[in-house]
Amino acid sequence: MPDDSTISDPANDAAHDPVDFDEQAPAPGRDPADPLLDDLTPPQREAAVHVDGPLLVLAGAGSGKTRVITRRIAHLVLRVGIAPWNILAITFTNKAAGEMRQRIAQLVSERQSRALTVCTFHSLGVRLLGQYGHHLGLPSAFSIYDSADQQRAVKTALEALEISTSNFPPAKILQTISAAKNDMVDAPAFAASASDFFTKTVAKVYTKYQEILQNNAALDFDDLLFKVALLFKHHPEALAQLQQRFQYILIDEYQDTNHVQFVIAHALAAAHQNICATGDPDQAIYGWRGANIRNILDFETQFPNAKVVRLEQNYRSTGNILAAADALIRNNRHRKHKSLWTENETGEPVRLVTSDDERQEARYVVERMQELHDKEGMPWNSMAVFYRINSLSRVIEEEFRRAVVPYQIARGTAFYDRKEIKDAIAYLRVVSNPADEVNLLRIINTPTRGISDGTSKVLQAHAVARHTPLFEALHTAALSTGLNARALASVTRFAKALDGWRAEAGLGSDVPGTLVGSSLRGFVERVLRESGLEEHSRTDKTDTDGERLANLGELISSVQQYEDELAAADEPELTLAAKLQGYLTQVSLVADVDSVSADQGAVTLMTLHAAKGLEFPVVAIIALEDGLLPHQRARGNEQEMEEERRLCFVGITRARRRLFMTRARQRTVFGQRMPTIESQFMRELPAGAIEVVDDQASDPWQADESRFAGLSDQRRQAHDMAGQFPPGQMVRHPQFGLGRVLTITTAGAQTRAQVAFNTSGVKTLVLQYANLERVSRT
DNA sequence: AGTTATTAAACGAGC
DNA sequence: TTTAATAACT
Repeated sequence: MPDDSTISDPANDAAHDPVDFDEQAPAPGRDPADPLLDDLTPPQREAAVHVDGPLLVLAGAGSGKTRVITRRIAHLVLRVGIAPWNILAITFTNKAAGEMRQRIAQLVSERQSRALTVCTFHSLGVRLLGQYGHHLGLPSAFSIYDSADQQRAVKTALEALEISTSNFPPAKILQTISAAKNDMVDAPAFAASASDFFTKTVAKVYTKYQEILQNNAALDFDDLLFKVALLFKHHPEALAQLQQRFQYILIDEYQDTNHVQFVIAHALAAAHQNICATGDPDQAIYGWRGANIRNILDFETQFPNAKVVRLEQNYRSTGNILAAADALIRNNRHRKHKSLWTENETGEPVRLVTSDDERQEARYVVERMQELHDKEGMPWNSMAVFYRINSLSRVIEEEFRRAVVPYQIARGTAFYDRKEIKDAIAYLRVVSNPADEVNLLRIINTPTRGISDGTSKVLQAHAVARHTPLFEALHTAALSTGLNARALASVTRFAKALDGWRAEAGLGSDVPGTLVGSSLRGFVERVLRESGLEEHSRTDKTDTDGERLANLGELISSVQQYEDELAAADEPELTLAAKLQGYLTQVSLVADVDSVSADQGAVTLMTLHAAKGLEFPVVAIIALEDGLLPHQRARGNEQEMEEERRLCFVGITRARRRLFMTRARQRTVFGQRMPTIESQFMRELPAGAIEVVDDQASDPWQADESRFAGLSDQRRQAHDMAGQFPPGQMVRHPQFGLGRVLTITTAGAQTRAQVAFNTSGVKTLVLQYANLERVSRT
C-alpha cells in the first residue's frame, strides 16, 4: 500500500497537511477561461463542475470519461477547495488507479494527488479491515487467499466432511459460495435458505470453509468486501468516521459493481450523498463475477435527485469502427437505446478476415501489424490483439516470436502462478502468518526434506488432538507417538528454520517486532536460500535452462521494486514485518492488466475482459467463431449471450483507427482439429463499414495433400486405427463394458475416440492404450 | 521417502 | 497442450 497514509480521523489529517488554497477560483465553474474546463464540451463540463449531490455519468465508449473524472477531481480540489484526503476514487484495477492518480497529479500538485485515496474496492477493503478489522474479531495480519488457496481450503473442507469431490467439484462449490458472499449471504443464512440437495451440501461446505479460513487467519477476495459491509452494518461509529473522511466518492466502471460493492458505496455516501458513478451499461462484462447491471440502471432510484449526464460523442474511433460497434450492440434487446456518434473521419473499413486455420490467422495478424509498423511507422505499442479465452494466445505468441516482433502478454498473475514462485510466496505467507495452514502444508515438504505425507498427516492429527494450530504442533512433535527419529529430526529442523525467519522479521515469540529499516529483499533472499528452494530450483532436472532460478531472481527484483516504491513514496520507516505484509498484499491484488506497460515498445496481447478501459490505434480481435465468441457456455442463455455481445462491443470500441476481426475455418481445440462456424457477431456488422477478406491458402488441395504426404508410419497407423472404429461402431472396453463410438479423431500418433458407454457415460479414450474391441451388431 | 511414468481430465472471463 | 492425481519403481 505505497500510495497513501492510513485512513484516520479527518481532524488529524487536517492538522498535518498545510496545502495552500490561496488560488481559489471565485465560484465553481463560472470562469469561462478556466484551463481546467475550457477544452471540455458542454456535457463534459457539466459533469466536471458538479460538486454536491449524486451524479451519474453515462459515458459511452471513448467519450472522454477519464478526462471528465480527472478534471472533476482537480476542480474539486483546486476550485472548490475540497481537501484531497476527503476524496475517494474507486477504480477497477490498481493500474487504473495509478494512472488516474498520475493524470490528476498533472493538474494539481504532486503532494495533493498523493493525499487522494485512489484504489480498487478490494484494496480499500484490505486497508479498512487492517484498521477496523478488530471490531469484527479479525486478526491484524491476515492472508489473502487466491483461487488456488481457496480450492485447497474447499478440498480440505470436503475431506473433513467426507464428501466426494467427484459429485461436488470444488470449482462449482466455490462459485456458489462466492455468489452468496457477493449477495451478502453468510453461511448460516445460506444454510437456512438451502432447499435442494446440492445447496444443502454447499451449505455444509460453506460453513466448514469459513471455519478453515478463520482458523488460518485468512480472507478470500469476496471476504475483503463482505467483511467491510458487515463492519458498516454492525459498527456505525466506524462508518460515521469514514463518512466524515470520504466526503466525495467517485466510482468508475460502475456497471461492473456487484451487490456488496453497492452496499459499501451506498453506506459511505449515505450521509452526504456526494457520490459520482461513471460507467456504461453497454460495457457490462462481469456478470459472471456477480456484477449487477441494475446498480447503474437503478442509480437514480437509489440516489434520488441524482443528476445524470450523458456523454455520447465519441472522440476515439473512426466512423467505420463506431458504426460497427453501434450496429452490433443494437442487437441486444435488453438495453436502453443510446446513440453514439462521432465527428471523426470515416477511416478504413473494418476488416473481417477468414483464414484456413489458427496458424494462418495468427500469421495474417502478425503480417498486417508488421506492415503497419514498417510502412506507416505505427509503433508496436500502438497495437493490440484481443481474444476471448487465454488459451488462444499461444498461437499468436508463437507467430510473433517467429517474426521477431516484440510483444507482451497481459497476464500479471501468470508469473505468480508458477510453481516455484507460489512456493516462495507460500514461505513468506507462513512467516507472516503461521496460522495459514493451507500454505504451511504446501511448503512442509517442498522442497523435500524428509517429511512424508504420512508424517504430515500424523502432525495434523496431533494438532487436532491437542487443539493447537499445526504450526504449534511442529514444535511439540516430540510428544506425539509414532514418529520415528528421522522424521522427527526433519520436523524439528523445519520448525527451527521457521522460527529463525520469524525472529528476523521481528515476529518471533520472544522479541517484539521493532526492527526498522532492514531490507526486505535481503530477508527474502535468506528465506529462499535457507528453505532450499533456491538450490532445488537450480538443480531441478525438469527445468528448461535455468528458468526456475531466473524466476526466483525476478521475484527478488519485484521485492526490491516494492521497497524502492515505498522509499519513493516517503513512507515512514516500516518494520520488516510490515513491509512483508504489505508486499504480500500487493502480490495478492495484482490484476492481469497490471503488467502491461505502454512504454514497452511491444504489441499487447490480452483477453477481451482485460481490454476494458484501454485503447489502441490498431486492434485485432481473433477467433470470432461460434463457441468462442460468443462462448459455448453462453449458448441458449439470452442474458449471457448479450454479455458476450457487449464483450465484443468493448473489444471493437478499444480501436482508434484500424480494426481487424478474424476467424479460422478450422481450429485445433483440445488437440483436435475441428471445423468452425462463423460467429453470429460477424454477421451483425453493417455492410457499409466493413471489408470482407478471404485469407485462403493459394491451393487448399495442395495443403491438404501435403498434410497426408508428411505422415510418418506411426501416424499412418493412427489413421488406420481410426478407420476401424467409425462413429456408430459398437465396442467393448475391459472396464467400461459395451458402448458406441461417437466421434473419432487422430492427432499426431494418437487416435482418440469418444465413446458413449451403456453404464459409465461418455468417455474419451486413446485407442492406442484403451484395448477397445469391436463388437458386431446383432 | 522420493522420484518417475502413466493416465485422466481440464479450459471462461479475474479482483 | 498442460496439469493433477495415481501407480510403479528405485
